[in-house]
Amino acid sequence: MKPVLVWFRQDLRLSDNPALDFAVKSGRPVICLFVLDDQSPGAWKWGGASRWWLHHSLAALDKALDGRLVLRRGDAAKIVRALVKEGGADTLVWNRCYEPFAVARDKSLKSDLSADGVTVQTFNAALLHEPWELKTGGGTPFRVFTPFWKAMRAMDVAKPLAAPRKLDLQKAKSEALKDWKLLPAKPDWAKGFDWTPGEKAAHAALYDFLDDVKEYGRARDLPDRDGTSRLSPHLHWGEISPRQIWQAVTTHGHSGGSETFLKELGWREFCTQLLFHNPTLPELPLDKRFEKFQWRKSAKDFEAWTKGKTGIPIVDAGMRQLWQTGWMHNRVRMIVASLLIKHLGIHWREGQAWFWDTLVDADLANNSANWQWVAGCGADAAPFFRIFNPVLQGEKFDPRGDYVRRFVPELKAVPDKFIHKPWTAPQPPAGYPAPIVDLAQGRERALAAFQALKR
DNA sequence: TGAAATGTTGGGGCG
DNA sequence: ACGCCCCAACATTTC
Repeated sequence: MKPVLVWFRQDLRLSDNPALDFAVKSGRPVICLFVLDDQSPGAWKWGGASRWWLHHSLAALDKALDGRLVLRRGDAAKIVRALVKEGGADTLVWNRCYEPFAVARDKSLKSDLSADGVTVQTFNAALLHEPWELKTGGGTPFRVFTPFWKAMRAMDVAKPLAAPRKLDLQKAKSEALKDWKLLPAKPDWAKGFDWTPGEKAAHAALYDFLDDVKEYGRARDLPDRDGTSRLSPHLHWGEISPRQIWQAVTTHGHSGGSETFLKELGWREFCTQLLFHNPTLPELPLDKRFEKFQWRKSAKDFEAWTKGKTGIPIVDAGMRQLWQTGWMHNRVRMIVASLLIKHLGIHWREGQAWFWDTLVDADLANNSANWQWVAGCGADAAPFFRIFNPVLQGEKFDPRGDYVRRFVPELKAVPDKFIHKPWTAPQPPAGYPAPIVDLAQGRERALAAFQALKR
């Protein structure tokens, strides 16, 4: 019996995995493959934090597959074709990716292999609805979230598939995961990461979150609280599917919190379809006027931002949380992004690149769509003049300064009253920098630059 | 999923 | 009792 080759990509799970399910139900032996591809043209090479996650997630998947996951490195299309031959497979299946370079790669691989007489089948494992499914009345893709969400909310969501009960796995030569050197060595900047990658941990995170989902509407905005789901990296690597999350949340009982959370899954789908329909989203502003925007170049300011040494407490806390844990609370992501783009006038792509490298949940669609959203040049974006004041944001969402003190120990002794603006304290804390930008001046400079653009 | 500037209103202190 | 001013509190406009 000829085996079926399952090419794993961003679907590192056994349950609700339609490609794997199809292969198993064929009743034939299955070869499971993952390819580390750092060379396909146009591909965004995984960042450091993503690699850390990928290492552990592959280890978990391999364990679930009784150590029979086949690992190969190189040009993905070439390797897949080679393994089809080598394993004697006449059928190849995978779950679809939606990044433009992946779509192009997969499309040509499918047509090549089909021409060779190999059956190729692809499935949807990553989304509630395909990016081409939801259209406006005019038949075009949505560019505004609210009507998109209304249309999406009205759709039925498919029920998730169970994990295969029995796997008949065929072996093939595999590289050793440790040889891929996906983990940082010296220095080991990931030692503070508090994450457990893998399918099991993803479901544990979901069930933890279900206890709190009622409070999500309020709690998700408070960075010191554990009010968010923390599912994003699991979702990115497909250790859990949005269908599974959707079903769990909708059957868990209705509340305002669950509706707000489902809407976040909606934003994820919105971003994915934006990138799918706008392949240049990671590089070019959707709003063409911004192509002429005069961005400031300042390696010094950018470095202060990345290191969490801007002298603005909520920003520094966020940037240090990112560096230490590979993740940043979403409210704080908006604040740090706003400071970089607006007050410092630095190009959103620089911030995007930093997030791409340091976030464990780095996702091309979400990352680029949301940076453009903050910059005001994206689809349905925040207007450029909507500028966050990090002092007010801090006072509003971290009123006691607990979040700030957790990540910026220099500020431990600063009284609550000054915790978000220590430069105004009678005794400014030693060892903590003065703000690298005057917030009022930064705001004015940003507004002036925006005015110049409109002219 | 803003913030600041500007405008309006109404209660209270006070001559 | 009345007008005047001050200034919160809230609303609206502007960036």
